[in-house]
Amino acid sequence: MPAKPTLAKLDAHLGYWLRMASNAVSQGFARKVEREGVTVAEWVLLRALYDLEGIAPSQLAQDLGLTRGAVSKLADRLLEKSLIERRANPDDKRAQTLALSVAGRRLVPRLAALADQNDAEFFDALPSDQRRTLTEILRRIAQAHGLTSVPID
Amino acid sequence: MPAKPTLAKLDAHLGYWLRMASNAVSQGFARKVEREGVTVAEWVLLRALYDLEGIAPSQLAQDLGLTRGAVSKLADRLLEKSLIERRANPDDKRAQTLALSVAGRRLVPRLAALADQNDAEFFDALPSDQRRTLTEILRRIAQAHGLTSVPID
DNA sequence: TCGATATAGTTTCCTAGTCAACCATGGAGG
DNA sequence: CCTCCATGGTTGACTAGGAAACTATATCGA
Repeated sequence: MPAKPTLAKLDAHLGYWLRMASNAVSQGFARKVEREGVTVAEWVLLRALYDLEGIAPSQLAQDLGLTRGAVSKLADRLLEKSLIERRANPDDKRAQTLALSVAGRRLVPRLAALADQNDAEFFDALPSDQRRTLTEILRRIAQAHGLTSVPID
Repeated sequence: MPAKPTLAKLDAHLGYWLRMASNAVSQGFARKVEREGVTVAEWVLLRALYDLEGIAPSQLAQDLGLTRGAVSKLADRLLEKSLIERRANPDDKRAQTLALSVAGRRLVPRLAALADQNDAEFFDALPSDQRRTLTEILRRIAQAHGLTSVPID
């Protein structure tokens, strides 16, 4: 039997728990929004577009901390579902601009309600000061890691 | 122009920030461990096996909050890399048991060091009381959401 | 004993996301 | 002009994971 040094426990790593918790919350939300025929990632994009009328995909990627590739594929699917529109830019033939369709605009508030509900389920048990601390910490981490401009503020 | 009710801001949702932060941390860690030829998911499984000598995949799935399918695929890849071994159970021909290979056992401590380092990079800036709060909150969320037995404790 | 059911793992199909290669098109400088 | 490079978007290959169908083995009840 080879030597077996004792290591810092896996669950001592915050990153580990962050991953766990995030998965759990996202999954809970996923189950809720799927009733509206939409995924979590799609919701995030739709929600951003709700406030940012006619934004460029690359800008959206930057704001949401995704790659352009990810946004491109996501947009494809939302287009398929007729929830957004893709418009050409006459000044620059490379560029586009994304915007909600009428159906998309109608859907977002319903999804927002589900988001509220999900947040409540997971976090309402926490004392409000802990909740504030959590928000603060997560924001700082995200911000520190290149999420330059916060999407909606 | 259709009506446009004002919604709770997207970044008001804790789940949103949780997702962001988790992605950022995992990604940072991913870059580190890839130098050792391993992914984050693989690390998690290896680390669990380090303490749980010869465990069944389904048990592992339960402990880590994954599906059996996920573990199955992960195990395939780790087997390919000769970091774990799959042993048959003589009493029950359906069952198996997973364990680290010698190489795997040698690798884990190096990965653990990287995990420590990554955690430090992301969380050392926080005051220690906030760090404790964060841990506590995340654990509670994970626990509340079906992660029955904590893997290593 | 035999059929029904439960359990362990695997496989397939889907979303999600990265990275890197690959078009286009746009804008310089020569 | 034309070339060279930068920029916007897309695509393909890959990891990651869930859900559900499937296979093989176990076990239980009549």
